[in-house]
Parts: sequence; structure tokens; C-alpha cells
Amino acid sequence: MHSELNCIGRSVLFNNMSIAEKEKLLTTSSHRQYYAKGALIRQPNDQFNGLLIIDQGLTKAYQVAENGKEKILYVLKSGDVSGQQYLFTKHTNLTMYLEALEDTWVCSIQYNDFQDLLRKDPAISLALLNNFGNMIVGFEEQNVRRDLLDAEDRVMDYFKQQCIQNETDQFILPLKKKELAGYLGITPETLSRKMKALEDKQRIKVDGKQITVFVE
DNA sequence: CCATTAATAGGCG
DNA sequence: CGCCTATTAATGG
Repeated sequence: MHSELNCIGRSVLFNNMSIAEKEKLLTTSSHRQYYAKGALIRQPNDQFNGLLIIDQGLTKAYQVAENGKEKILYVLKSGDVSGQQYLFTKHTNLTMYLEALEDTWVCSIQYNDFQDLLRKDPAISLALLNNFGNMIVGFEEQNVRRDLLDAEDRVMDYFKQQCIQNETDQFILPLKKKELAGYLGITPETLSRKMKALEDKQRIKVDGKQITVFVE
């Protein structure tokens, strides 16, 4: 099922590399670390500062404020990469957590190795740039959603986005509704009501955590 | 089972 | 719409 080449090949960062190049990566990366659902994959001051690839599973990235509240930054799925931020900053004490939403396997690459790779391989640098670009676009979309749309449109927009990502008209909510509400910048109560409203309008169908979106 | 947490419902500013 | 509170549902040990 899992080959080590597969593991890093799954990521958009590396899927254009030659076999030989991937094999070079393999010598310096750790493979298929297992994390049970609910386990913390990364936490502040854990000394893991490498690049991380979700091989299989689902992960939430969040930060914790002084008042103890969690803010979801994004959800990482199979093939997604995390930790590039640290390429550009020495602030290793960003209070970010990565937590497995389901049983998850991750691969990682130490930074020194990755930086070596960047110097040697322009294609990787380009892929990294694109990856950053996509992340920025994602954050922008999220900001627009939060600042310009009302609550109901925010919810609907998020659902549509999920469908586009999954390339189907239905998906499973990766987060608790409480968490999703925080992510969208609304209260859980409002989310609950808006989802019901959207269901009444026949724009979505809700079955537990499974959401079906009806396209116009 | 029970206890805790999550989700929904209703009221109010 | 958010905040507060009450009730119900879901979760996990």
C-alpha cells in the first residue's frame, strides 16, 4: 500500500521530482509516523521543526489564545504540507498545534535537508512558491468570507469550497460544528441556525456530519 | 450506565 | 447577529 516514494510523492511539493531526487529525500526523511485520532502531532516547543507531509488522515492546525480558546487555522488532508513557515522565520515559538482528527500517518523532512534540496533543485523552489501562493489565496478567500459575507453566505461558501476540493457535491464535516463556527467567525448557535435555514431552502442536505450541496 | 461535552432551541438586546 | 440559558443529543470511559 505505502511505498516511501509514494509518501513524499503525494505532496504537490514533490510530485514532479524524478525518482532519483525522491530517493535522495528518502535518506533524510522519516516515514509513516503514526498518530492516533486526537493525538498531538506538533505542539509549541516540541523541537520538531521540519517540514511535515500528511500521508494519510486528517489534521487540524490551530492556535490557542490566552483565554484558552482554540482558533482553527486550517485543516490538512492527505498530501498537504505543513511547516514551510519556519523556512522564513526563526520564531520557532509560534503557538501552533497540529492535532490528528482521525488516525493519521505523517512523513517529515528536516529543514537542513530541505534547504539543501532547495538550493540544488529549482523545481522544488518553484513548487514551494506555488504552494505558498495557494495557501495565501486560501487565506484571502477566508478573509473575504469572514469580512464581506453575512453568516449564511459564509456557511454556504464554505460548503461549496469543500465540494470543490473534494470534487463531489457532498462531503463529511471535518470539524466539530463548534470548531467550524470559530473558523468561520460566527457562533455555534448561528451556525446551527444557518445550516437549518439552508436546509429549509433546499440548498443543502444535512445527515449527521455528511453534507450534500445542491448546485444551482 | 453516568458524566462530560456538543448541538440545538428560544429569548433578548 | 452575538450572548445567555435551558434542554436535548452525542460521546467516551
